[in-house]
Formats: sequence, structure tokens, C-alpha cells
Amino acid sequence: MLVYNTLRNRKEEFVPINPPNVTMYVCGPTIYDYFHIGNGRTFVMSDIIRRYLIYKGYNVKFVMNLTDVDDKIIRKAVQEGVSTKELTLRYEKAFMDDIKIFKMKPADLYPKATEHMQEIEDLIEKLENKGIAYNVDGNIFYDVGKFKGYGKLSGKKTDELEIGSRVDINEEKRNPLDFSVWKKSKEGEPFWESKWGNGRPGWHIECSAMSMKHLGETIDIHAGGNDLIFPHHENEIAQSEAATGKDFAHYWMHFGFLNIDKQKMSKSLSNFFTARDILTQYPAEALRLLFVQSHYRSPLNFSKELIESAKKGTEKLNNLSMLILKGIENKNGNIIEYNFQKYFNLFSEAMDDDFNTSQATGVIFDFIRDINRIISENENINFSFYEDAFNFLNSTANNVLGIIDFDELRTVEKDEDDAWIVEQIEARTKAKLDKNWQLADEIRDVLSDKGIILEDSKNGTTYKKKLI
RNA sequence: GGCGACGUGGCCAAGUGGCUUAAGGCGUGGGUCUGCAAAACCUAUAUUCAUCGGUUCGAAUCCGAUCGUCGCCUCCA
Repeated sequence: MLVYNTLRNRKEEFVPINPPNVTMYVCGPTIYDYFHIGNGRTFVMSDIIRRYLIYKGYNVKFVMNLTDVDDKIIRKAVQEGVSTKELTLRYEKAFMDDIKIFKMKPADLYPKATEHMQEIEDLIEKLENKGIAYNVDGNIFYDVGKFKGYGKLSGKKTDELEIGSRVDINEEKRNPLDFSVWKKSKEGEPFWESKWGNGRPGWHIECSAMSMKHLGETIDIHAGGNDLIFPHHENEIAQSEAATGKDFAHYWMHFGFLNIDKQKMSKSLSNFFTARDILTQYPAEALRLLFVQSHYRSPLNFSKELIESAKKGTEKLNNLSMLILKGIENKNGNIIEYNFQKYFNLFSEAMDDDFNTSQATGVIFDFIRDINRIISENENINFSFYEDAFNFLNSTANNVLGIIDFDELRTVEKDEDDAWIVEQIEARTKAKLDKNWQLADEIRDVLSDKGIILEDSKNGTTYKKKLI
């Protein structure tokens, strides 16, 4: 299995430290607002990578942090006149709700900075003792010059950065590139007591401390959005590796941006859609399909047209899935020979190549066409064929990619199984026999208005529910 | 200024030296089925991969130049 490693800008064979265990850390959201679908792309794709590792038989420990101390949080809390605690709790809850409707598998752990003050303080102390961090009047800075590996992730050379071009130079720092690991608290800001006085941790230190605490000093995979490469991940490496003398993470994975009109979707440009907003208009499967149809490292330009076309694709997946669920009930019928294994192989082949979900999705759709053809060319097919088809789609499209939700389809089928609809269909069938087309169409329209779509076939009329 | 990514059909997108006479999704034209529709299937939709040169028996794929787009170097997924 190949994984693209930002550390060396190339695909590398994936070799976990302690197989079959895999440790994975993903930089999560700052919980001061609803997350947008650009953030959502990162979360969903890391969810899919995790699920594929599980599919491959790995035992994955997956940690995603929630940043709950930071300037933006403080600013917004002041604006709203609430405590930072109250604000972050609110958005933590919203985050949990949103990932649920996005159908992500919950992380094994969602550590928060405010709950790891001791670990953070210990780590800073370690850096200070080694002479890598220095104290200027209660502010602790990391001395970039003391870590010779600085820049190895982002490929930046410290003397080539345009220092001070976009941010004011802080006179307290020895080197303008040095960054805060501990910030002295200002008037009115939340603070934690420490041996250096009251203050709060810098942004990067929390991830170092929490990753090491929950997953170990060296982990397998550390992931996040493309914009975190520098300075966030670069600084995490600097802090962690200077403290331990060990590799911090073996594989660094980064996700491409979701753009709007070719521009990065971001809070500051206010060109974003929140995930919860989009997810009231489209099923999670449609958004997930949109994401997996392109490669996780490529930029993806979001538009109404794209999500609409993804929704159409989802309908195609669901139509066959419903047929399969019904077909499983047929205990008699003709046995069909079919090479399902071929598709499992093609799927793994695609995913093994740096999680090529785009190709893997192509495999799924090839499969769908094949199965649809077989179903339309054969009558009375035995349930074992449907069972095998279900197994393939369930373990790939459902369990790994999350673009089909069989559980939901099953409940939809059940919910709609009410007498009234059946009555209407029977009335329409009778009207059709009487060649009363007008009445038949009327009944169909009434049901359609209620979100029930009828489909006639040789074996009678079936119905399905419209997607949102 | 430095670093990095990218430019494939009407739209999205995989492929990165011969398996590809370029997957898959959406759209569009034609057909099968149907009272009509829907769904599904069949079929047609790029002699071509930004442009121009080069390497090679062979290039969308490698090299060079040019044009264009985006990102990072500030908080950011």
C-alpha cells in the first residue's frame, strides 16, 4: 500500500510501526463556529482513510483534537458576551451533531487543549530545559535556530522566507521565525496558572502534547489540511522532535482545499457554506460522493452543479441498492455465476495506491452497471447473487466510502410500507387495467407530491422515496 | 522574492512511458422496455491530454521553454 508523504513529497510504502496497530492523528477544528464543507472535506477524507485501513485489517487508533483555546475563540466570546467555555461547548456540540449527519465514524478520542494543560506545561518545560525555548517576561518562545530539521516538512528554508512581509515583527523574539509556545495572559483573557505565570498555550503545542500523550512519541500518520503544513505541522515537528529526539510522525498527509470560484473557501473570505447548511439540502452520501470522486490531494472547486450531479450519482447507487435489498428476500430462483472477487481486487488496487478514491469509485460504478445489466437480462434471480452483490457494496461503498447507507435504505423501505401507499398503487393498477390513464397519472402525481416515486416493471409497481 | 501544486471531452475527474484505439460520474442525441413516465440497459458523444520544441522504436505520461490558474510563506482544514 502506497501513501503520499508530504515529508518527502512522494508516495511511499506504508509500513506501520507496530502492525496490525496504526496510530493516526488528525488536526480537527477550532470550535468557535460551525465548520464549513471545506473543513468537512478534510474530516470526511480522513474518515475514509481510517475506514480503509480498518478494511485492510489494521487496528486503527484515531484521534482528532478540538482546539478550544485560541485568539478567535476569545474574540468571538467577547463579541457575544459569553465565556470562552460556554462558546466552545456550544460549538463542540454542534460539531458532534454535524459529523453525525455527515456519517463519519466518531474518533476514538477528541482531546481538547484545556484538558491537557499539565502535558503542555511539561512539554514546554522540557524544551526550556534543553535550551530550545526561552522566556521573555512570561512569554515562552521556541528558538527555531536550535532545531536543525526546521523546514523539512514544508521545504522552506529559514533564510528565504519573506519575514515580516505580512506580519509585524515581534521585537521580543530572537529570530522573527520563533513562535510562541506559551503566551502571557492579557487583561480579561482566560488563563491558566503555570510556573511562568498566568497564560495560555500557543497554537502548535497542544497537538504535540496531545498526540504524544494519546498515541505515543512517534505515530504512524499525522494529517490535516494543506494550509497546516506551514507553520502548524512544521512547528509541531520542531517542538516534538526537539523534546524527544525521535520522529514525531512517519507519514504526513495533507488534504487539498475546497474552493469556491477557484478561491480557497475560508471563514476570512466569507465565501463558505457550513456543512450543516449543505446537509439540510443534500444527503451526506451526495457530498461524500462529490469528495471521493476527486483525489484527496487535489483542489476541488465546489459548485451547485457539482453537488447536483453527485446527487444524481447517489440516486443511481440507491436504486440498485434497494433492488438488492429486495432481491435478498427471494429464496428461490436461478443461480447466477458471477466473479465478485474481481471487483474486490480492483477496489483494493485503486485504494492501495494512495487512496485513489476516484478510481475506486469508478470501480463501484462499473460494478453497478454490470449488476443492473444482469438483473435486467435475467428473471427470477436467486438471493445468493443479491447477497454477494450486497456484500461487495456493503464492504466498499457503504463501510469504506460511505456513499451508500444500507441501514438507512432498509428503514426507508420499512417506513414507507404503509397501507395507504399500497392502496394507492392498487387503485392505480386497476385504473391502468381499465385504461383510465388520466386517473392512473393523477394517482402517480399525488404520490409524487408526497415524495413517493413509482416505478412500473414487468413484476408490478414498486415505489421509492425521493432524496432531499 | 522563495517554496509547492496544477492545466485531460459540454461540466467534474482518473490515468503519469507500450495493458489506454484516454476509466468513471453528470449532461446531451439515438434506441430497447412502457399507455405515458420513471428506473435500468444498449449506443453515439476527446484521432486527443494548455502551447511550442526536445528525448525515445514508442509520450497525456520524461526534459526544456512559454502562457495560464491556484495555494503556502499571517489565523486557516
